Amino acid sequence: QNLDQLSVKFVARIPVGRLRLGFSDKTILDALSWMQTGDKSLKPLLEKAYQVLPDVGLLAREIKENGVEKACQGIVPVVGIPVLPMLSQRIKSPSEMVEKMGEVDVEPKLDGLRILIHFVRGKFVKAFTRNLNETSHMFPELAKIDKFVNCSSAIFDCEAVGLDEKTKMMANFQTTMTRRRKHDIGETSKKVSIDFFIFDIISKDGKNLMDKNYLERRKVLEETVKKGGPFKLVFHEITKSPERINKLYKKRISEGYEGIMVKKVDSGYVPGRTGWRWVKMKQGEEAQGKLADTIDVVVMGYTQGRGKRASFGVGQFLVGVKDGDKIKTTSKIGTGLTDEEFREIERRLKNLRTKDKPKEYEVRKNYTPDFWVIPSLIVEIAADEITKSPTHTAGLALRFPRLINFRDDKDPSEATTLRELEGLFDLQK
DNA sequence: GCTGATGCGTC
DNA sequence: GTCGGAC
DNA sequence: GTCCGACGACGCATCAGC
Repeated sequence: QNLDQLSVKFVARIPVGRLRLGFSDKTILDALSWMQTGDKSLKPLLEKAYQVLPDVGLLAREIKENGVEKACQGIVPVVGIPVLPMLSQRIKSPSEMVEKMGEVDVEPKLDGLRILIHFVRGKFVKAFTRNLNETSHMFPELAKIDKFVNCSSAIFDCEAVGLDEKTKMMANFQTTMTRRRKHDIGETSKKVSIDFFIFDIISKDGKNLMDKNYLERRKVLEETVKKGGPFKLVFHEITKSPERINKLYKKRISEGYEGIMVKKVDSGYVPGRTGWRWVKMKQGEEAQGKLADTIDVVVMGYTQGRGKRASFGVGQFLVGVKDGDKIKTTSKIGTGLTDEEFREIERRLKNLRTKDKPKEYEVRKNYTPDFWVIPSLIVEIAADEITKSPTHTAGLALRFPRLINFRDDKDPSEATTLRELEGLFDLQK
């Protein structure tokens, strides 16, 4: 009752979990700099501290009390306290990579869980995800790390990937995810064991390695990790040739990897996503991804939209493939449209609305949209991969689906069929 | 004690 | 994870 | 170029309802 109108709006959003302020931690860092100097000049200093101590509340208090310089001085990674991971950006072509990064190291991109391992001999091993959540309980394998590393303490960066019991191959993402659990870890870890593919080291024996360049860190890694256990070094190749990068990319894709990671050789470990130090290549113009083709699907219904989508009247829409007389769901589409395209699709869909679910639709309950539409609009959809789906009635779903185009030239009888989708699924293996 | 719906966190 | 928009 | 918040599938955990 004591709050003004604007405050009421934001306070009410807190328990709902949709604060939607338009700024986040990074902007707070800007603000902390402004607070002291009236510009962004202290941002680099603040950012460096934040990467190792990613808590704007703690930082702000320190800064308010002691000023930026003093508060940020000497903040280095501490084993046991999670550090923000270094993330990758995206570049379309290998030639642009070399232009931006010079000499690079090329690694396969593994489809697993990003894990930072914090180890202190005789004391603890902990695992943190890229969002700084502790997930040590997921990995009983970590207990034996002391036998496989030459150090008294370290922070390793790696990708944790399951090993399929039957095929002895790297498990797909869905299978690896079965290890993300609290209960029955012992049982599950027998079925799906985990390998840790290490590609970086941030701290060793009390020494901060974040400012060392990538090749130096890689050298330390090679001296630190012993062969034979579940801890493996990701293989890599140094090059400055765009042709070589492209070749490696195609090779890794054909071997079943997600793509490649390309890393600037003379760069420190800089958490976050900026600066063109790490770049990923999943599927570009140069070569084909797992799902090379797009598919044409029938729009079956749509939802109202929240936040910035609320004014469009569409937030996401349900799409399906043809199976004989039936239309079965395979995905919801919520990205790939410009604001204008959202307005456009709303104009069209509202004319196709129907009160009841059309008879030919087979839709599981939890996919019921706010509004049903009669089968009429066809859209072209891209995705990274087709997965077996326990929830979509087509039995197959799209991983990272996005809209490519409206297909006004097509009508529902020309949509992709379930049979065709199953064909594409088989092609992936 | 079971089941479907919802929440949370990974990609 | 993907994507588009604001700056 | 960077930052932000719309939205995706899916596996496990938890909870409401029976």
